[in-house]
Amino acid sequence: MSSCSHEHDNALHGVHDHHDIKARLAEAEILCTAVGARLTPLRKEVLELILNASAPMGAYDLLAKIKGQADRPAAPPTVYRTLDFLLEKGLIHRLTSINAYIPCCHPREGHQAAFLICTECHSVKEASAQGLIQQLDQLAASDQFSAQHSIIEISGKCHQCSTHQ
Amino acid sequence: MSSCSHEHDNALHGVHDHHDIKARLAEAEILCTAVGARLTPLRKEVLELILNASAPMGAYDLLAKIKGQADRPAAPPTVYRTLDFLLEKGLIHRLTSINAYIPCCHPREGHQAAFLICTECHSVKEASAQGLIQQLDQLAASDQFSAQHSIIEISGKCHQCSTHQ
DNA sequence: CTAAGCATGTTATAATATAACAAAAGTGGA
DNA sequence: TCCACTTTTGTTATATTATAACATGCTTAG
Repeated sequence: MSSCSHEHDNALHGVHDHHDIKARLAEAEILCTAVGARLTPLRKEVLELILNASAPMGAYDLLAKIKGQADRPAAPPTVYRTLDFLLEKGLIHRLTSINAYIPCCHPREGHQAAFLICTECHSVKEASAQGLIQQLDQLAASDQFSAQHSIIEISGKCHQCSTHQ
Repeated sequence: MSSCSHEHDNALHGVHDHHDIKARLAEAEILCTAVGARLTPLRKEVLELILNASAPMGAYDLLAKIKGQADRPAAPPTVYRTLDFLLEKGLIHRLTSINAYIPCCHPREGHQAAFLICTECHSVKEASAQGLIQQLDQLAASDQFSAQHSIIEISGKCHQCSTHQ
């Protein structure tokens, strides 16, 4: 069901590979059905916008797109509620450091990942980062802290942007 | 100069230990002088508010306090500029996930850390987390990514709050 | 003393997010 | 089918977080 089949502990994935968006949408449908959730037209539309983007999208970017393309009324709550749903189902991630949203490379509920965010070209790579998650768990455990959600975001310049000056 | 002297790779520190705030302020003075920066009355006042707090403070919390206690005019830029200064000098940290600010346990420019944030009592612990930082560097390096700033924040329940239900 | 740079004051507004309630659409049982 | 119930979406208003732009005042080196 995953959009790639090779080994990928700590493997990095560009989140905006556009090679098979239909498949990713179909995958989302199946995942929703499996957990008894409804991927309504609105939700699908927003997910599609996020998948088709080439950079993280802000809530108000999405709002503008929805208003522009659909004959649907839309206000901030429209977007935020939909994002909440997609986040909850693990279909997208929120980049806290830039208040923006990206597709998840390996959708499943509760999935956590680390992100490399290029401040220049705004490309984002997602790392499963098992080792990191493990260290985090260990850190939390050392304080008997019961972790609910972790954020790992690295900002900097991607290879392209740092070499092409 | 540090507020504690023992070994602490990965050691956890409650960021709001109030045991010696005067010393921490003095330390800040020295650090600023060392880098040719001025810890002006306003900056000192804000740092002191953050040190004296018992939980992360938002920009507007600080604004209210400043207005309430000082005979100083204050508007949002007053606070945000001051926070920028303190962040830059490594005297405080920003918790991106909750838009709030806490003192740094081991002030020095460029310092990065991981945080355990209790969603119940709002206590925060800071971990130097050398192992984590190393793994992050490694992750970035594996993609020839040139990292500038990293965020590691874990939300959950601290030991107290999870046992006292 | 004064020019330059740094720090702060001030007004306005941008950007992000949520509260609260109303309407409509889907769902399951009588 | 029809009704009660739940979920989803619409709508209006407002809260929260952050910055732009320019004016004024303070500090310090020469």
